[in-house]
Amino acid sequence: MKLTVRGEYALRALTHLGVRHSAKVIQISSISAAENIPKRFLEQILNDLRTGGFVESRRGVAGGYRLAKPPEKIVIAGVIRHIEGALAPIGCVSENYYEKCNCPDEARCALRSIMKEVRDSIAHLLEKTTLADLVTRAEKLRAADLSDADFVI
Amino acid sequence: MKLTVRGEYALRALTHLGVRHSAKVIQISSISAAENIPKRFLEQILNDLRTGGFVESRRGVAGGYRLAKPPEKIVIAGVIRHIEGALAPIGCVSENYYEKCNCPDEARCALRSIMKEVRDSIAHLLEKTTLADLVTRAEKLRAADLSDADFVI
DNA sequence: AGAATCCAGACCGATTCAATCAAGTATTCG
DNA sequence: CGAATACTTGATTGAATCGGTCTGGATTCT
Repeated sequence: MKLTVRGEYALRALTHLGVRHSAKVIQISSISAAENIPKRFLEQILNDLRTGGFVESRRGVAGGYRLAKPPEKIVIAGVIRHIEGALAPIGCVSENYYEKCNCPDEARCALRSIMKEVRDSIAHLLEKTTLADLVTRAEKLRAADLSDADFVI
Repeated sequence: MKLTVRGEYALRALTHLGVRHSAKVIQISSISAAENIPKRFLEQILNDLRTGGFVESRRGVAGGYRLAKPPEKIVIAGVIRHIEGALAPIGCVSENYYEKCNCPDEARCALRSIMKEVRDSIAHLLEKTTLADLVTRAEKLRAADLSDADFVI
C-alpha cells in the first residue's frame, strides 16, 4: 500500500513550485536543495511531470520549471496516477489501470468487493484535493510555526 | 499504493477457510486448487498466517489448516499489517510502522498532512471489516450467482 | 563562443517479489 | 513398526522494481 519515494518527491516538488507560483521559473538545483531531493533524480522526475502536463520548463541559462496550470487545476490523484500508476490496491479494481486478477471468478470475489471500497475511498479523497490545497496547507503550517516562535519569544 | 500478490493470496485463503469454518482442517492442496494459488507459495503464506495467530494447523496425514479464531475476530487491517506491513501510503504517517521521512520539516509538511488523511480513511475501512464480512460477501455473491442461474433456466 | 540549464535515455547496485526446492518433523493408518 | 501424508523451515532463484547516477546532447543567455 505504499507510495514510492519518486511519487513523494514529485508531490513535494510540485508543492514547492505551487507555493512560489508565478511566471518566473525555478531551477532544479534550487528545488533540490530546499526540498532535500537528489538533484539528478529530481531532474528525471520533473521531466516526467512535464510530459504529464503538470509543469512546463524553460531551457538555457535562465531556465527552470514552473507550473503548467494554476494549482487549483492540478489534481493530486492525477499526479500520482501519472507518476506511480493505479491508485487501487489491486489491479482488478482499478478504474484507470485495470488488469485481470487470477481469482477463479472475478465477479463473485469477496476480496475484490471490499478492495473496491478501499479504492473508492482513496480515489475520492485524492480526486478532490488539488495542489492548491497542498499549498494552502503548507502556508497554514508555516504560519502556525511562526506564531509558535512569537509565543516562545 | 499496491497490495502484493502475497497479501491477496493470504486474504483469499482466509476467506476460503472462513466460508468453510469448522473444527475440521482443510489441506493446502485443496485451497491451492480451489483458489488457483501456487501450492508451494501458499504453503509459505499459510505458515506466515499461523505465526500471526490467524490460523492454526494440524500436521500429519489428516492435517491441514483452520481459522485460529472466529471470523468476526479476524480484522482485515491486522492481516494486511502482518503480511505486508504498513497500511499508510508513506512511512511518516504510519501508526504501526512509522519511519522518518527526509523532508526538511516533518511537522510542517503539507504532503504528510494529506497522506495522513488517506491513511486514516484506509485504516478506518479495513479496521472495521472482519473476515466475517468477507465471508458474508462471498456467500451473498454466490447466492446472486445461483439466482441468476435459476433465472436463466 | 562559453557557461548554465534542461532533455533523453542508458545504466547500475540493491532490494523485493513471486515462486520453487529440499530436507525435516509430526501424525495417522495399515 | 513403517510407510504414506501433510505441515515446517529455510535456502535459493529469476525477474522486476526501486532509488539513484552518468553521459551526452540540445537550448538559451551573455
